[in-house]
Amino acid sequence: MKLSKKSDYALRAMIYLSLNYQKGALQIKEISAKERIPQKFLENILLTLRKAGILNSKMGLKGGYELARSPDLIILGDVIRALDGAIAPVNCVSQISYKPCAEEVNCVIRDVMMDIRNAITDVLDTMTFADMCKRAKESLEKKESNILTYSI
Amino acid sequence: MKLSKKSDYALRAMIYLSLNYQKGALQIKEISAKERIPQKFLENILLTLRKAGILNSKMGLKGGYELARSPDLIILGDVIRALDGAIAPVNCVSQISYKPCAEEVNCVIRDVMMDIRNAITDVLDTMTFADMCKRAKESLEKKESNILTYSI
DNA sequence: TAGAATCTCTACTAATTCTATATACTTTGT
DNA sequence: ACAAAGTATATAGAATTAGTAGAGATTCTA
Repeated sequence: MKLSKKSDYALRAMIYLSLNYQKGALQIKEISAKERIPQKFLENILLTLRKAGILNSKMGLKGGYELARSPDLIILGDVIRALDGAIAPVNCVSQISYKPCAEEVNCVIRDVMMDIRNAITDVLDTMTFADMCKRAKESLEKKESNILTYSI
Repeated sequence: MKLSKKSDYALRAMIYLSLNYQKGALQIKEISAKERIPQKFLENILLTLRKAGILNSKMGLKGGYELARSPDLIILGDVIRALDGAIAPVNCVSQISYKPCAEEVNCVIRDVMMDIRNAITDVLDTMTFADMCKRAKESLEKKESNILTYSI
């Protein structure tokens, strides 16, 4: 039930891009440095996100990546599906890579896995990157006020 | 976010053992044949479940495995944790294999992953094998009544 | 218009994890 | 005694994941 490194990096990069949405295209180099993601690996990840229609890119000098639409219109589920494929714990309950299971008709495990899939997508498909930005800023403020408190 | 084959087999074996709880110890051979699980693989799985205190075993001739306690006292989460370890999508939100993440203090991904972990464990840690048996029987009845309907 | 900076594409390698099997050992019933 | 069961550990093979390499295409700017 693990989140892949790829998706983890992708989420971080997406949050970074969302926080800087107004600044236009950012370069891979910058994102990779700030988020400490191996650059070559990140290149592949961002390319995948572009092909999925989540990012736009500009080639050449002064090129870079930016969100294809505003952060409140991109959900976490889109990103994870683009990179890792199905979110469902088993294919027999997957929307995007459905394959019937051996037991087919009366498989009780299927029911439970369906519940789990729905619980996960409830989170990932309602949470937008705008929400993530909001949380990030709140958490940063909280941190700063703590520092202030401690330094008194 | 995938359920491993190991856990899948384990759940099936556990359901089989739960459905036959009153019959005493069952042999690996029987479970493996009925659930179509490679026997040697199943041996390892059941051994792990025994070490986790979920199953009891009897060695020697007429030996076998049985539930260590009644099916309504065993939750799915126990079984999956015994075989696959942490259920959490990332270690920084795991109960059993917690490791702080790099970003530590204000990591927003952590919050989301915590939500997901909780959503998953809500399902896995409330569902018992008694529940699974009930569902299995219901689904079987439904199937039989369908067969009846179709044969009319 | 040359050239540097940037994204694109494909292939490849290395590391890890998952799935399954092998083999020798221990215990128990008859 | 011996056959039938579980125990224990190691290992092999396959699949997936993580990361790297390198040549190519595009664009800005001097």
